[in-house]
Amino acid sequence: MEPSTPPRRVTIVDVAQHAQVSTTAVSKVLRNAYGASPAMRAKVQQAIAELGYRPYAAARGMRGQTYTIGVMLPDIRNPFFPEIVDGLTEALGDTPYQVLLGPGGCNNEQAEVRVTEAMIDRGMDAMVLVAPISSRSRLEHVARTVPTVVIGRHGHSPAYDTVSDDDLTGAALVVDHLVGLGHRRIAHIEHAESDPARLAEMPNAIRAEGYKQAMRAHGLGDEIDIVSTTYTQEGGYLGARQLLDRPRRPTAIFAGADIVAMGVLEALAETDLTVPGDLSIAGYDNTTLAALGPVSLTSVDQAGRHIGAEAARLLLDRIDNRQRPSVQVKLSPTLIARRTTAPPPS
Amino acid sequence: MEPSTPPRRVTIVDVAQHAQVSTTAVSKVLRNAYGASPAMRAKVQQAIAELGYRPYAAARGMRGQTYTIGVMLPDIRNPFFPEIVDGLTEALGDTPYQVLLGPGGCNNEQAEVRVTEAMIDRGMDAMVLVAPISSRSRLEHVARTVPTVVIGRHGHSPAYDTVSDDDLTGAALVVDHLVGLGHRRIAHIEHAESDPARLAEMPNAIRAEGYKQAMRAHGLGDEIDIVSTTYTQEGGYLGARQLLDRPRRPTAIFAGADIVAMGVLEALAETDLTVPGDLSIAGYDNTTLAALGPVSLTSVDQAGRHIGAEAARLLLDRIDNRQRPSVQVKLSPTLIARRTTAPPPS
DNA sequence: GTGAAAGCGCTAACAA
DNA sequence: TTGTTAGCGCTTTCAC
Repeated sequence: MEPSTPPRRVTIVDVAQHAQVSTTAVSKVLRNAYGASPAMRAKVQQAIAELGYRPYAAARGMRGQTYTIGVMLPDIRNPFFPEIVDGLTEALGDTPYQVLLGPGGCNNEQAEVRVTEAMIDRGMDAMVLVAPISSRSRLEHVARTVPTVVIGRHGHSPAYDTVSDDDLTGAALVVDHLVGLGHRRIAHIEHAESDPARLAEMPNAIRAEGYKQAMRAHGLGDEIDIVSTTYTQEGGYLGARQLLDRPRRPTAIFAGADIVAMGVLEALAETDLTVPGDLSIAGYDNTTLAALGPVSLTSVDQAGRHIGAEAARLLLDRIDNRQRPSVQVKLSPTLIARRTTAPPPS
Repeated sequence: MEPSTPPRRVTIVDVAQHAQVSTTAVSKVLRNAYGASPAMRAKVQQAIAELGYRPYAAARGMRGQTYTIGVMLPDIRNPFFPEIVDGLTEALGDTPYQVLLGPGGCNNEQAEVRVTEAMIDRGMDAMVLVAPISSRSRLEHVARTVPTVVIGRHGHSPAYDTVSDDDLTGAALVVDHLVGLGHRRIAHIEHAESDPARLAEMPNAIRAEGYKQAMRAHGLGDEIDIVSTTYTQEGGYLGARQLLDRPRRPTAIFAGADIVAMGVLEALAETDLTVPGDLSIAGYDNTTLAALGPVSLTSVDQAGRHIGAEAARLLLDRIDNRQRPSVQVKLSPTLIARRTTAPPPS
């Protein structure tokens, strides 16, 4: 067939010739920059349209911007992330910026470094790091190189902006809900975090802390019961098995993430216990999983779209003003009660 | 803080000076190109390491390659896609190529064009289009510009390579399985496709065709019962409602995608019917959804990792040899039987 | 095997 | 307001 010669790309020079103006003029029109009369603009726009010209981002990147925003997703499988990406792309829809996603290996710090470096090498104008596990100094390194917004991680830095949900409140919402239903023996499955530096910043740790605080607030300090596994389906399964073996079984389990709740449900499917009759289950993130008919999991909604939109706003702002002080946006989660929570067995 | 001056990037000139060689030499080492002695290589490698040099992709792109592979995902929410991406990144792990994902709007042809154009503008060395809905001429346009592999779409073109599963066989696997269990009244929920050009190429259409062929092969041509909705949870819900209203209710439903099966299960949850006691359900794609404990859906596995790995192989090959004839890889799906299928009620 | 020099397509600094 | 010119960091001839 005809893949003979990939026809030479139309360049800014072609447009300039066609419109009988200088390349500078074309460049100015492209960037909506100062110094081009309406008449000139019109001429250039027309030439661009007629020739089907599209600026070559690599060349633009050599001098100015690439108009590309890099989003590092540590785990594309996490059903919470698409919401954030949607919010981002939607908010950037009217701008010339394009979002590209970098797949970081799941829970793999090495992979995270690889992807962020690769994105910096590719001249991203700004970066969004979604729930990164990298050390803070690593994040600051990225942020020093390119405007950066960190999503879903507590702990500030003057180097980057952050957008996160108030996980302390979110955990309290779950406990309040369960206590309101009459539960007292409410257990929690958390993601084990050994690194003390990370401990204070990762959402999982904050959720566990929120759970403890809320339990105490309800006078249930003695009932605090935490199992440490991981934020995976298997972690939920193993955690549930442990909890079910307790002499005094809990009447409700607050899983730190929806995917963990899935594992809990799986473990329960192997027993005679019913949900929510014998045991109430709540998750966190309100992922699409939770909304599935056969699952119908009570969960905490983080308003991912909103998070993404906020990140976009901060990004554009920071691109314009690299030196401004860093901003921390904290959003409020809401509880979505579904069919996995009910009053405890009497 | 110190975001005062993002320190100037180390360039190839710095490396050349440090190693006391020419920039050409450094470039050759970077690309493993011919014309650099082992001694020279060693010197340059050391300088690169000492200075922490990283090549700037935009600059490379101006003359040569950007070492970036663009993957267009029409719907990041589809839990089948991460498998493909994993297969791709894994297969490319030993190469200098980096995978970047472009989020195409769900089922939105306009968005698909936007993302692919954006990726071409950004100098991708090759593109992977996952289950694109764009017209064939559009795909060929992309492929003429940059080496392209199309995944999950039947129909060849000399312009691009394809990797897909044999959906005809996959559908037959489901029917065979259900017939083997004793079912005769097996219904199918398909994704409605109006565009006749697309009809022959989209997997959904092929699955429906495979269902029909398999039914006839079992002498069940008269039992063929297809409901046309969409490959969404809602589509499954509505499709199931229609099927449950039939005077002769089917004893099994073959949903064209896992997400459709979720909708079916949701519809059933509103009735007294049990799964699989009264009704067997099968999906397609063997997504993570299907494997979830509380779901445990019988499904067809497409070996996404394998698909991604094949795509990577074809891509690298095509980058080396732009003119070679196009290749079509077809993989065989397998059936994963779980707890939503059983013999029909007697 | 090695390096000098040209230039990829664009933007920024400057001059007109 | 407009155009001229000098690079950005790399790869690619093409001499040596």
